Amino acid sequence: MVITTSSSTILIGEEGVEIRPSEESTPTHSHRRRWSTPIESGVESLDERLTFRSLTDHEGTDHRGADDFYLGGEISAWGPFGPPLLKESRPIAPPQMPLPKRTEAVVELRRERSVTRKRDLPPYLTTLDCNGRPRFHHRRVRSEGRLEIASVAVSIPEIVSVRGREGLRIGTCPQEGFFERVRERDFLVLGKEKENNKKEAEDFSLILPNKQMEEEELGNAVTPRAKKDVAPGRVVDTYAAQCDTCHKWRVIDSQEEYEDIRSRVLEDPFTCDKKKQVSCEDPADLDYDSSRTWVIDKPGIPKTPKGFKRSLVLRKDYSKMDTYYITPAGKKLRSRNEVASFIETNPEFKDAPLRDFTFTVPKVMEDTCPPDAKLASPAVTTTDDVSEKSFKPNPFKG
DNA sequence: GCCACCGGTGGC
DNA sequence: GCCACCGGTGGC
Repeated sequence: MVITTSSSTILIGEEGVEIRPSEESTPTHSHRRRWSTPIESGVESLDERLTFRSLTDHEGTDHRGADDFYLGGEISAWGPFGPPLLKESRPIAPPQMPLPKRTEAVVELRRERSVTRKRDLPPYLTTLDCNGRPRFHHRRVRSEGRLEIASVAVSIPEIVSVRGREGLRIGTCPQEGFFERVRERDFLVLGKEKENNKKEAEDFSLILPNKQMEEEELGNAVTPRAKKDVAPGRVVDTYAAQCDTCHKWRVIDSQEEYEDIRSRVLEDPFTCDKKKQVSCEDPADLDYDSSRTWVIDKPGIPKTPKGFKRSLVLRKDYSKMDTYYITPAGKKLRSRNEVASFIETNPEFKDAPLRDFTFTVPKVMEDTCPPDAKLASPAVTTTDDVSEKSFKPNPFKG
C-alpha cells in the first residue's frame, strides 16, 4: 500500500454553524439518524462487541425514556445500536423504518421498560454529530453503568449539546451527576477549543464562532442561517497532515498553518514532531475512515494571499468540490480570470500574485462518503481494521 | 436582484 | 478522462 507522505488532507464538516435536527425533521440520510454507540475505542474484538450488545436489548426499537438524553446526533433507522457490525462486502441498506411519533403511550411504555435497564447500562449516548460523524470517543464505566468521555477525537469548534426532555439544551442535563463528570474531563477541553477558535476567527477568519449555540445557551432566539451562508457539513472543519515517518494523521490547528505546511510539503515533508509536544510515539489524532468525508489536497498549492480566504465547498452529491477565493469584502471569486479582473479594478490588491490563486480542488475520497451519496459504489471501510483506517494511498502521488 | 449551487464544456 | 472555468437558474 502506498503511504501518503507528501499530501495534506482536509476533512469536511461544519464550519461554525451547527444545524440540529428538529423532532419532526426528516434527516437527509435516513440511515444516519441518531444511534447510540455501543463500541468504544477501548473495545478490542468483535466478540467483545457482540457480548456488550448481547447485554442489551436489540429490538431495533427506540427505547428512550423521556429523561434519556444524548449528545447531538439523530436516531438511527437501525435502532439505538446503529448498523450491523459484521463485515460485509457492501454497505448494508438501512431498514426503511420511519421514526415513530412519540406519543404519550409510547413514552410511558418505554419509560417503564427502561427502568431496570438504566440501572445496569449507560444512558443512550451518541458520539456522533447530526451528520453521523464522531465528535469524541468515550469508554464504558462499569462501576456506575455510565459512559464517560475518555478523549476528544478531533479539534472541533463545538460545544457538546445535550437534549433532554424539554428539547435541546446546552450545558445542562437531566442526569446532572453524569454531566458534571463530563465537565471535569473533556467538556472543558471542548470549551477551550471553542475559545481558541474564536481567536482564530478574529485573526484569520478561520472558523467562525458558533453563534447559534451561543444564542441558544443564552436563551435568545436563533436567527436563521443567512442565505449567502454555505450549507454546513460541506465546508472544511478539520485540517490534517500525514506524518512522513510514521504515517499517522495529525490535526492542523488552523487553515493558515495547514496552507503553510501544504505549500512546502514537497520539499519539507510533514512529520509529527512539527507539532508542539507531539512525536511519532503519540497516538494518531485521526484515523482515515468513513466516519468523516475526507478529501485529499494536492501538495504544493501556494498559501492564500493575505487578505483573501480560500474556501472549499463540497457539492451536495459529493461529486466534487468547488474552490473560491473570498475577498476582504466578502466577494467570491470563482476563477483566475475573476481574480485578475478583481485585482485590476482594485489596485490595492496588486501585490497579490495571480499565480498564488489556485483553483485546484481536492479529490473527494469516495470510500469516506456516505453510502447513499450519489457517487457510485463506495468502498467499505471496516470498523476494526486499523491499518486500513490509518493509512491511505495518496491519489495525487503515483 | 443577488448569489449559492450546479451542469456543461473546451482544452488539455 | 480530467478539470478549470463559467453560464444558468432557483430560491431567497
